[in-house]
Amino acid sequence: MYPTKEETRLWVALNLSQRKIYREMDTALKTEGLPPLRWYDVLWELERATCGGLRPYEMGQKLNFEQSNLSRLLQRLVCEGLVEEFVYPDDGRGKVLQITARGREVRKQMWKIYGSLIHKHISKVSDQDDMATAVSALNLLIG
Amino acid sequence: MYPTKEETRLWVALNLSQRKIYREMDTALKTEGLPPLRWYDVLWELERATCGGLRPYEMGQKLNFEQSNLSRLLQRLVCEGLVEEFVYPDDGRGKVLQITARGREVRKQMWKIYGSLIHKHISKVSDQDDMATAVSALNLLIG
DNA sequence: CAATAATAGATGAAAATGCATCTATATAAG
DNA sequence: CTTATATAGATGCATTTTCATCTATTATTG
Repeated sequence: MYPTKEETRLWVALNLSQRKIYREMDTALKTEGLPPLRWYDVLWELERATCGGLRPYEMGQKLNFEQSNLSRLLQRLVCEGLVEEFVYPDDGRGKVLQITARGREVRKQMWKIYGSLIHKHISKVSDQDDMATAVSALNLLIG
Repeated sequence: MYPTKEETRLWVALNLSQRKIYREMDTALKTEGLPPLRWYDVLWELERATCGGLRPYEMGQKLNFEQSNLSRLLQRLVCEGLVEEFVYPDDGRGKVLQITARGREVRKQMWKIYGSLIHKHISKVSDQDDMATAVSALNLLIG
């Protein structure tokens, strides 16, 4: 029923480290006049998506987005010309998203900051075995 | 400059796992008519704090809170009678926070849900050595 | 086929968050 | 001592997030 001390320690560390790093990243992006970090995930998913693009609900599942939140975020992305929406012929309720050339460009700009901050923080875990262990431990939690 | 693949994998897993679990916890608390998870951290810090209580800015540092955000969160906690504010004699700018009896009670209620969800998720990392490794890896990131 | 339930997505209203700025007190420097 | 600077905390305003609900379409079931 209740967690062990060590389980709690892992959760607390997970929570604090994520929040701390995320906040710093988000602030850095804003300082550089770039969009918030949340946008990156969307752009990156779309850039990776195979030809056909992605449906909003798929994106939501992948990224753990609140539906209404994602809906409005997409409006902003479309508004900025970073993403385009297309009708999805096979399902009249839905639509398909694709990243634009400008979207790719912005994502690349963001990566300069984002990527370097990932390295700055995560490289503190210098032992490669520990890194691999941590990765697989955390991946168990996502499942 | 840029992160290695493995560094990126760790950050992505950290991010996704935290978000997913946190959201589920927060939703569960609301469903039970309890306050949001963010309140828990504040109450717990105050409950652990030695006799004198805690200053808001100390809390902010510990929990990585935006100052204005914490300020308003404290207003809500005081308003609900979970936290009390006292003048801090040694510094006319500041104040000291203390948890109330009701605050302790609410924290305990929240722990029933929160604790069981920590266990539910984190126990997926069943290997104790991996757990310990993950904890110390993540703690490197907080420092 | 008709009726019911489920799903994709949008939206109004309320709450939370972040940013910039403001006040008041404390500390440092001339 | 006086002025400049830093810190604790509050607050107005804009943006973001959530919650509940709504519409439209698809899937299911009798």
